[in-house]
Amino acid sequence: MKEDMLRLENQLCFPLYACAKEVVKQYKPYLDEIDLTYTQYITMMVLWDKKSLNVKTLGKCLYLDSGTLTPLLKKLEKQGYIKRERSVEDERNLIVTITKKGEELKEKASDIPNKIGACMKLPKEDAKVLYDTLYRILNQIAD
Amino acid sequence: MKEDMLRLENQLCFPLYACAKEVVKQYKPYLDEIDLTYTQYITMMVLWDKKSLNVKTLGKCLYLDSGTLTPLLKKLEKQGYIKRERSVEDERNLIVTITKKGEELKEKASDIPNKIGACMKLPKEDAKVLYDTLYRILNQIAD
DNA sequence: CACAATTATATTGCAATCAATTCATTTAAT
DNA sequence: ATTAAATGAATTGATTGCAATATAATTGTG
Repeated sequence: MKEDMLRLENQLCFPLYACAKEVVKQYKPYLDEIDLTYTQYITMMVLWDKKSLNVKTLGKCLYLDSGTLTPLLKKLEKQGYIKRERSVEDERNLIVTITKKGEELKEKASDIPNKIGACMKLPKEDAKVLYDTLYRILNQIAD
Repeated sequence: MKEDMLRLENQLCFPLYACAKEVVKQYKPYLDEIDLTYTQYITMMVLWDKKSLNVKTLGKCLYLDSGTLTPLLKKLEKQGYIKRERSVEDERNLIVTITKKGEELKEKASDIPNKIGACMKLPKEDAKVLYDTLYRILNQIAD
């Protein structure tokens, strides 16, 4: 019965792939209000927390590479939410730093997690199990 | 402590998003061998099962719309794995049908699920819980 | 010091994705 | 029967994402 393995319903990856897309899609109306895309939003989330870090480190946090981050960061810079400047100690490093305007954006975003939580309606227990399992897989794959 | 909600570590969506990407990435070397992308692969999976269906139905199976599917299906057609033809009864419907070559491709793909399973190393119990939770979320969101 | 290897970012090209719009066909309403 | 509404695909434009390559700066070795 090897054929059964190639049915969509028997894949673990597919619901993972589809669910991630659909959940990200739920953010859109809320993110539209503050003119951010999902990727820009999670980037800002790291910066609200860390204030300043280089592209390499940011990429590790977000599982994204410079090919994705470079244009995205340039856009955030143009919007005035971040500064991009080469490190003085090591000019290979580009340091990304949040601006005052970037900090202020956090206020406007503060309700988003609740709004998303409301539409996911997953019991706290189950959410925790899901969270742990996802990170377990993520760490296992770890490059 | 509303600020804590906006930390990456407190998000459920982020590990979902990152994990999906990383797992899909695991498929690449195997899919490269048969010259398919992940999206083309799951499309073929539906067709290996259903043989023939219209774009609308296919899109519902895969959580994808015609904007993504149209160019993808044209590529699969060019590769000779599928046929695309308008329905005679209702010409609005484009019927996608698997070809002999498409059926044969299944043989070459038959080992992929095992290979991915091997590198995910998730206990069967946990995999089932994850699977169920993801579909629960997916159905809840359901358009 | 010179040169090779490494590291960090940027660039390019291609596939995927979605939103919004357009186009053609079918169905429904009067 | 004509027109309006709906349905299904295709198209367009913007963003994301990755792989591969390029460029520049730094480090290590002799």
